[in-house]
Amino acid sequence: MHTTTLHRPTHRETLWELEAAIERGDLITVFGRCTVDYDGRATSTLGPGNRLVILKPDGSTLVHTDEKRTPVNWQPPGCEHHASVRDGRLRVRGTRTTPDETLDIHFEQVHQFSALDVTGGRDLDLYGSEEDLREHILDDPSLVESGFTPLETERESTAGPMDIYGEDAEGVPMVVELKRRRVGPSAASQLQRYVEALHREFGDSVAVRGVLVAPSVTDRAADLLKENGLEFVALDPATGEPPEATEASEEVEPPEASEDADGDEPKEADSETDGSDG
Amino acid sequence: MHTTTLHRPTHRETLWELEAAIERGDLITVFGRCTVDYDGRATSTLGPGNRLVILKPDGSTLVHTDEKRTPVNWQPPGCEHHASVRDGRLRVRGTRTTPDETLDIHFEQVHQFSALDVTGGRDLDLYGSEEDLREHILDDPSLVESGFTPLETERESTAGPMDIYGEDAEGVPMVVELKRRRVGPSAASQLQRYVEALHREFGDSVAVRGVLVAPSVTDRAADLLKENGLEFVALDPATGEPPEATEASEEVEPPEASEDADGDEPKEADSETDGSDG
DNA sequence: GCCTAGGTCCCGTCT
DNA sequence: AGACGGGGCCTAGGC
Repeated sequence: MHTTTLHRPTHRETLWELEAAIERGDLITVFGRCTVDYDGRATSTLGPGNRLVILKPDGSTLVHTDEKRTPVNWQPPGCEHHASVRDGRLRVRGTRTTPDETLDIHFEQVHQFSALDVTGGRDLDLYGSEEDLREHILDDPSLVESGFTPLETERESTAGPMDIYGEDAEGVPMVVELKRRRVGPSAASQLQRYVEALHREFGDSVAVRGVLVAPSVTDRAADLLKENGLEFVALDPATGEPPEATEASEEVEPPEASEDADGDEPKEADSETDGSDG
Repeated sequence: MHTTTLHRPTHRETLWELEAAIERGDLITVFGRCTVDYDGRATSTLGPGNRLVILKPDGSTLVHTDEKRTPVNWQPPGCEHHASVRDGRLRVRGTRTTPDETLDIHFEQVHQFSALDVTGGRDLDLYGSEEDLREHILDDPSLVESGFTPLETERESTAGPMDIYGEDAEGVPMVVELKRRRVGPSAASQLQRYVEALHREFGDSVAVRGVLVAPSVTDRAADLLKENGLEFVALDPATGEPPEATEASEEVEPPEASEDADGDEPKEADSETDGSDG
């Protein structure tokens, strides 16, 4: 474990250690007064100020001010770092291709330079993702609806891959779109695209159900679902159960008919598509 | 301009300077061997390793490994930082509400601690955004189509605000959706939602046109546009002109009835600062 | 390489 | 506060 630190170094000193640290594969931090120029997918300039610059050995570059989680300027992994001294200023340049992008940081003064041997596990164990929600449902498909049978995940369609494809107790095809958090209009449209794709695939005479599974839904998204004859089931991604203390599940479709009231009532999945494609 | 730096400090020393730095409103960096536990919208754990931790005075918290632009763990602005020493480990905790979230960082050893007086401009001057594209079009509506008349931006509808609302040469209502980059299916759906909202507003007997303006469009999005009778116009957000060397504008709708008036466009833009050298 | 969609997305803006 | 959409989004997984 090594760390190299310079306090108020000259640009020449910084340049020397910078190149050595890049060579070693260290993570570098530079605290100093600088300006930043970016040119690529967009263009930006940032006036002088004291900022923390981070150069990672994978080419990532971050320029942080005293605010926000998001760096004020950056470069994603894969860029090449180059440093030089010109006109009395230290220039750190990060360039990459696809797309062509350049980030130039000009230091008027470096207050502190550090090279850090950042090592160890990078993969975190995360729980509560959409994938966890999917696994809950595949473990117990009745979470979506009694009689639901998943047939395929990531099933391809002309509109893209659908999260879960299956059929209900009557054998009607179902598309299930999963979201780990409260959903807005875009999720309703996404589900609608998949349903339309299946309609084109199977023909309009075949009924297709679309079900959005998420912890909750906004009013506008609920309206959108209703307009398109889509359904909603409230489930929490972490527990796989309905979220606590909300009647959100009633917003679009009261689920019930789970286990007690068997399924004698006809499920009438044919009341959809009231002219949305026209 | 002050910077406080400790090398291989004891946890007690770190704790002392940490609290002083938080009090001062400094940006703090801690490099050390740590584990990280997150609980909030999701849950995660990260095993031991040497990482760079950043605590910003606005409450932002970042845990960086040697890879990626995105921190492996984080807390957005607004969280409260608390440090303590327990069981021989330094614990830095960040908590926030709405939603309730906690990030715990346990340091087994701190290799370096720094408190930095990060100051100066935070607002960058950025060019090439969707807003710039909108201004290009409002300056010269014929960029969309000869005879196009913008009437309102951010016009409200039941589906949300549309980027530009206006009418064509024949007085037919038009919704224009702008994107600064190549668009996929979601942008086509978004435009479709706005068009449907206007159909509900005006009645189905009134024709409504939907136009997507972006530098380019994916095949699938182009299909979606076609299915829904929507149109596409290729424009670059930075220049306001059609992107170079593509016939993307033909992908969906060949722009008929507008080509006669554009013979005298000023071809500027030689002023690109090509600072690339060797 | 492009496309598609998820994300503890973050973030601004407006209701 | 919640909602909605933009972002130089980033990142992962297919093809």
